[in-house]
Amino acid sequence: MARTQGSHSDITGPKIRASAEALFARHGYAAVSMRQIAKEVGVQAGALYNYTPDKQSLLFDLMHSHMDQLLDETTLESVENPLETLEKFVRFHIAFHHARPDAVFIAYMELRNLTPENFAVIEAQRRTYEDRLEQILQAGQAKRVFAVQDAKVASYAVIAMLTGVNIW
Amino acid sequence: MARTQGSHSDITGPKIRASAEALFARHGYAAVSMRQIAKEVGVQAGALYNYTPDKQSLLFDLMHSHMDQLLDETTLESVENPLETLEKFVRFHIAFHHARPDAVFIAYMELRNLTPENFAVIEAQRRTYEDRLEQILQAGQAKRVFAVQDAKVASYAVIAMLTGVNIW
DNA sequence: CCTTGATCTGAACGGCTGTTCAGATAGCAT
DNA sequence: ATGCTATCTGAACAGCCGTTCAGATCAAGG
Repeated sequence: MARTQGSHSDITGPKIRASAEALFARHGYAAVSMRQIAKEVGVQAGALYNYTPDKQSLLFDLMHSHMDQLLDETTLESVENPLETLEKFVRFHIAFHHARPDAVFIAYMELRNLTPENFAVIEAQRRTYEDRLEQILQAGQAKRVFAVQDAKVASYAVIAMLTGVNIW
Repeated sequence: MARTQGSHSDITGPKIRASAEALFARHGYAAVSMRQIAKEVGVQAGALYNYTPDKQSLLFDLMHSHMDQLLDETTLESVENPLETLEKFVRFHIAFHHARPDAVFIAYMELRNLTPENFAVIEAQRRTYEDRLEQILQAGQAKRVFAVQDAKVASYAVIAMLTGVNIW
């Protein structure tokens, strides 16, 4: 029953990503089988390997493209008004994360299931993002707008709160 | 080679719990096999079933006893001095969680791997704990010691920060 | 010293795992 | 109308999974 209507790779590809994302988020990477993903897509397990070399790459691609998107939309111009920039950052963070709960969940729950090489890539992206927040806090500290002792610690606290928001 | 020295149940039992806790924390419940646990204990897989009816019970027992201990040590007398009580609570929380990182990690990462019945038990314990924090904040709100609008939201924020502390 | 019972081994069970691949299918280009 | 090729099926692979259990082992009690 191959090729029942139109070109399939444009449909099946995204379907696989969507199903994998939903299942990984709900049950965890290790607990989800390729056959479960295939079933939700409406395809046999072997067909998945036309779109991903293996299960690990499927996880990595999801996390990698998520982080890419996050970093793309956090273009940081110079911090002239720290308070305003911080508010913009916080609002963006909440909106962005609120819009894709599954991807967010995976991005910080499945780090341990990445191979060391893949982990290093994602971890670097995560650090880049957190550094942007720290830069804002440092700027506010320098301009004496924020009463912050240690910008790094404060950025951790803000990140923790922001992360917590999405758990509610 | 059974019973090579002394009574074993006193030794093997805790060993299994310790190994399972370490492995679950590091690799996740679903990714750890009974054979891996047995190997770390120094025993064959079948022997584990002298101590736990199944893998799920092993996870549940770890989480349940952890929460029991947490609640035991959070005996809440009346809140006469909210600020002092809050500081005590925060200090206790950090110390308690800092002392058992693996158990903490499991307690909030492996909730989805519990059966519905087991989940309900743990979830109730978690709510009990968070309610104690909310009570402190409400008391401080009533006595006008804390400038808090919504005690429930504030308790979430505090919990999120406290949880975040342990990730650093 | 002999029996009892707790403890563990080692093999086996059916079932599920990720992955591969030859062959069937069907839309598209000629 | 015919061939090409992207796409998918269905079966198979070796290996691991959680769990069970008969039989071996050995400390302790009588």
